Amino acid sequence: MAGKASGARGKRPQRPGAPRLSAEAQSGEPALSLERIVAAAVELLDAEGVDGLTMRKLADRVGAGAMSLYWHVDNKEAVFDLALDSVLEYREPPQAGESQDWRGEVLHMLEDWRASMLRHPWSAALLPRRALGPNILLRLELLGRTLSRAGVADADLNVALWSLWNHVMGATITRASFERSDDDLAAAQQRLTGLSERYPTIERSRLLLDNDWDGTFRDGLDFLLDGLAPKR
Amino acid sequence: MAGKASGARGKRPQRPGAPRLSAEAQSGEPALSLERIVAAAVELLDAEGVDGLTMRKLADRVGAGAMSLYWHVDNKEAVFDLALDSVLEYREPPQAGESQDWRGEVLHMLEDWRASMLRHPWSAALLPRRALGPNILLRLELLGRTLSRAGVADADLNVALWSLWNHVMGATITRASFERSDDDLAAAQQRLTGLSERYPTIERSRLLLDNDWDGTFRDGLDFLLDGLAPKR
DNA sequence: ACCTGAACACCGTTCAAGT
DNA sequence: ACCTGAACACCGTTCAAGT
Repeated sequence: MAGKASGARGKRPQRPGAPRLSAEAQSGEPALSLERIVAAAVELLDAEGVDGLTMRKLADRVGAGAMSLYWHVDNKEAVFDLALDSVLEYREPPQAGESQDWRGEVLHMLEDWRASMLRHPWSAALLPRRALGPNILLRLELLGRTLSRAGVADADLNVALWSLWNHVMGATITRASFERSDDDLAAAQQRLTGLSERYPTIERSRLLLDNDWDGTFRDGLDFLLDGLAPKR
Repeated sequence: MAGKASGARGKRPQRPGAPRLSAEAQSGEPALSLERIVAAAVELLDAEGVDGLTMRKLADRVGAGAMSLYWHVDNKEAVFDLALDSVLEYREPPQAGESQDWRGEVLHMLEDWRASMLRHPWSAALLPRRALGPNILLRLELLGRTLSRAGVADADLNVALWSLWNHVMGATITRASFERSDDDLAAAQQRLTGLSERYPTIERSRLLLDNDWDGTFRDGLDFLLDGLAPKR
């Protein structure tokens, strides 16, 4: 029911000897391509959410016949995989790895990560169902390198990476689920407020009612980094 | 597209004056009820996963005509909400709140939480799309009380609760997505291993390859609690 | 090599109707 | 009050066929 890494270009065969003039070279319109499909899928997901992505609507948006997608893509699952990973692409800043402010670097990486996902709220809902794509793995790799340079022992790297990843995931998912629409947010707050007699501590903590998500995310991260920092 | 708190008993009207003999009182078979529907939904989700839950299959399993569910339940979203919250029920241990081992209490609560979700792997995939049900809120409330008794200031309670919640969510989701089936797990590990040249740090950390999920979860929690513990 | 429409086996949900 | 089947407007995907 899940798992395959790429899932893309299922039957894409080896290129022919000479790539001779394609439709793309003749008209301005680029031919149907995996890239265009993925880009359109992201647009569609941004506009209509996870349930709004339909193979037929996607084909429509890309100006192709309903079933043309299946030559480029195995199935709908693959579309989700590709859209998710494409949204998590990471461009490493040029001076990375040179400063000795490892904590600042980690903070930057994780905030960029979180921002990428919040820009596409459907990504949080999708992630738990999909495999780790190459862009996610790259982010983890770079994060691990920074921690390693900061002096985290190899034996602690697993826990460290995993805890930070969990923090980003959890924070993004929680926020995304409170942000689907203003109506929902208002309703949720209303609900939480109304429940104060039954949940006095939650009420007192103003859990999720203060809207300073960024601050809370960063504060939690600070706690984690305090614990993770190599003891000297 | 989401958000309503209960979503249940949409049109359940006020009870009639006298509950007179129902089918349930006459035969041994209990009549169709919200409870039976939710229980069957959990069974179905356990057996076939999120995509396996179909209103028709659910009705079948409960021995009812295909469309009878809609009298008890608003729609399929409500079924998901109810199934998710029912799986997260928490029975507080009797001596709770009396020991002064707050750290042990927090650990117990969070491990129980995580275990409940891992027992029903679909719950992790579902959670980011659903609202906070009463059982989740209760768990957060009890967690908050314990932290409060331990000396965490009200001003820090929000970050503390949220960070711990994020840790449980993230850890559960990551693990569930690696556990869907043994095939997938093997495939994922195969993939990670094969990628060692491109991701040397990940390889070195043996990220997600060591199968000591419980230990890693607990270690990460320890880091967090170290940071969260009231400074004295 | 690439794209297509018709067709199949499903969905969730509405509605008028039964008891 | 509670349950039902027929019907509607969709789905994802296969397949034989086009160029």
